[in-house]
Amino acid sequence: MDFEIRADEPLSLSEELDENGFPITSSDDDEAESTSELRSGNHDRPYKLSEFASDFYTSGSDYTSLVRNEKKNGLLVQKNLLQMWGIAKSEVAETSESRVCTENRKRKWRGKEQGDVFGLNQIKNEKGKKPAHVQSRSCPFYKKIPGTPFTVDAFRYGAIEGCSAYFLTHFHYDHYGGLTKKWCHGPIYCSSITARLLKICLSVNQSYICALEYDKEYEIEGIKVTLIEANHCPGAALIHLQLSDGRTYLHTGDFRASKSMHSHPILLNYHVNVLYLDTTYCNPKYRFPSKEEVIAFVVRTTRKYLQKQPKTLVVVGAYSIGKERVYLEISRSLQVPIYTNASRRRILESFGWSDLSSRLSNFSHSSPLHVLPLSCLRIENLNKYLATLNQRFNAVLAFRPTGWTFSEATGSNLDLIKPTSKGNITIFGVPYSEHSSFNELRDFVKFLRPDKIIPTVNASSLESRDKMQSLFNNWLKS
DNA sequence: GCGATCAGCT
DNA sequence: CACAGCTGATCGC
Repeated sequence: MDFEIRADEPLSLSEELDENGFPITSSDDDEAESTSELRSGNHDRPYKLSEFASDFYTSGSDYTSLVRNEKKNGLLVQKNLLQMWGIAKSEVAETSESRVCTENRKRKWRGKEQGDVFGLNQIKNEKGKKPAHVQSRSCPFYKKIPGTPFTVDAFRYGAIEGCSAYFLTHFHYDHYGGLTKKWCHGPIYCSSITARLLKICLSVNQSYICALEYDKEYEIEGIKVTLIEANHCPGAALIHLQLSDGRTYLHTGDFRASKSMHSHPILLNYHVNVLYLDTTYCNPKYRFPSKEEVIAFVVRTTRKYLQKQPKTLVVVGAYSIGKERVYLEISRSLQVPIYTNASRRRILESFGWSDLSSRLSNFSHSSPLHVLPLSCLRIENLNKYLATLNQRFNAVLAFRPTGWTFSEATGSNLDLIKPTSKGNITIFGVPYSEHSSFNELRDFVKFLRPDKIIPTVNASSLESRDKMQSLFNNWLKS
């Protein structure tokens, strides 16, 4: 594979930046448009069922999660969750719950058609126009690194002019979106965990994947590159770049700033000219506790419930990757294995963390600690789930860990959190965040003292950009 | 028929 | 709301 950049191609991707870190030549309108397009969500799926099935054969761990699909010549496909729990049959999911869900969807869809006979045509027309529109969709400026042939987390724009190295900060959908097994636009640089996930989950051609170790300096296209652990999800990295002309950039990807970063040799020893910053919670109202405090609360609460009701099933919700420490700490302190389905188990095992791997169990009845997709943590779902476990448990205690789960009222006193509960099902939303809180963000910026900051989140509206910029100016004033 | 992408939703 | 997706429908090959 030849990734050489042709000599006549421009090396610089972006225009010069103004004092606020925005390109001088791009008008706010244009930029807002392209950014809102980006954020309006065009999503691909991380897994394709048929692919999963074929992968599954080679992974060889849990065939009970596969089901024959007669419509596909008896090919094995991954069961859906209700099927896995034995609630739904393989052909048509006809439980009351699943029927209700499908019917709701159908009704909404029908409602649209009935309400507006021309609605469908309009949709079609819009869709018909879409290709041209889609083609015009271009990579937002903040994903391009000026003075380099690099882009960051920009895979949904096809080949990007002038880009000969595509960086991926971490394996979350909104960052790798657009990456498929057909990727052929250039080398992808990422951490080794992210690299493994690209291979096993997306079947990206290995010849395009370039794994980099943390804290090791590489020279890529004449630029010195170092990845730093981002304290986000497994494999997440900050990208530190030193151009040959002396300019230094730091792209945080998604990260949770911490005091320990303040003593990282690279962050300590280089002045950063431009900081591309994860500004997810860049608002003083976001003041959630540390991960450790939240984990302590989760463990404490689990102990309390188990004491009251020893046959309690503890459930932790999680997306594809992230939040591992929540269930890892429950597992450690209660001395119980972690059950999760084969798909997630394969992903968790790919991290190569022996402590986590050794705690994973493939038998749901043997462990009182289960990890389920966040979307499953609803009262009715958990009730049905409980019923599939044959009286092994008689209550469910579930945790949804997300940064959005916080309220001004509870503040830092986690014990004030009120769960939603019905019957023997209890669900706690806990403010376990893998993004920086407002204060952590402020402290990080005050420590780093960059010349310019480019927000990479909440940057689509002029108001929020202005708001953030004035915060930055304040932080850097003294 | 299949994978990629879309709108709508949480 | 956003997070980081999930689902069914539709499009392109």
